[in-house]
Amino acid sequence: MPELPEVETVKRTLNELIIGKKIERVSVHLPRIIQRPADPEVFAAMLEGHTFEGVARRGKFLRLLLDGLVLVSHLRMEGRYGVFRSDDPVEKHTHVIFHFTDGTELRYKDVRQFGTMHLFLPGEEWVNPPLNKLGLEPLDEDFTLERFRAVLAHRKGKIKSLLLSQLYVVGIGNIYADEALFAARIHPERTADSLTRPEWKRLHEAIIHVLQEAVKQGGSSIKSYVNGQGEMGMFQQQLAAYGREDEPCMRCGKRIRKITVAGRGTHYCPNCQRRKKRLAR
DNA sequence: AGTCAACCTCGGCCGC
DNA sequence: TGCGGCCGAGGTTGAC
Repeated sequence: MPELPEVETVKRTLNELIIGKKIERVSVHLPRIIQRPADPEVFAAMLEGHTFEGVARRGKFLRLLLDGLVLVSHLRMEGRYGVFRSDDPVEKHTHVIFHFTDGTELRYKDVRQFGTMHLFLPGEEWVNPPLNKLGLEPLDEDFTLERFRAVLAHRKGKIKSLLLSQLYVVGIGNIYADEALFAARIHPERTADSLTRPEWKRLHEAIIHVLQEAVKQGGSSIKSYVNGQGEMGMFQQQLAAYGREDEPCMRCGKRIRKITVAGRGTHYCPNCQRRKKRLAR
């Protein structure tokens, strides 16, 4: 589910909701979610008595900052956080609950059980999985065209696959990969090493623009995305390619096609995003 | 280095 | 109309 804009939205919302809250107890109902430390009971015990001081983001990962601890959390497809009163009924698929001393609690819910949590001492998180091999942050100042080209331009893989990998640029998932490639008018199966300089420039600009706009709208809600306060993002109304199979291209009117690339549903306009440059004649 | 299955559950859709 | 079954879903990892 969540890509960079959705995680950024969750980050901002949680920052409003949990700063200053002190953990009295943690209950883990699905041990699989807890990846580090190995024992979920140790995880719970370590967090007891600690206070949330902020929420940050690296790619699609949340970094929940506490006094003396960092909780790295990935929502994968359908993970969600919400703050509730402790007497609110617990919704199905709630796997981890952080009980606060003020009678409220932070709950992690995840229907598909794919999400993960890693607990670290501050600083440790950067030299260990899952944060130790991540690529450029596309909304940071240092995401320049030159750096973008430097990490990707020599690669032989399909551009869409490479955008989905978090090794080069982080935060782009299936929705925004399709949107950025559509905006840049690049076919998703083009190999990175075949892109021209103007195409790299268009793609670089498209990634930044698409992600920034989505952040402004609070993210997209294709299916189950809800931010920490239970609000739906609005960006899905502006998607130009993703989920628009058989609908007319907003640029040229031709039918948007859906194919499979890198094992993911991929939407593109066969007219605007050509596999090869049209031969001039 | 690149591709693909696997991890889960649920909702939508097809066919009877 | 109702129901069983199959397919696919926004991400990442580990195995070929």
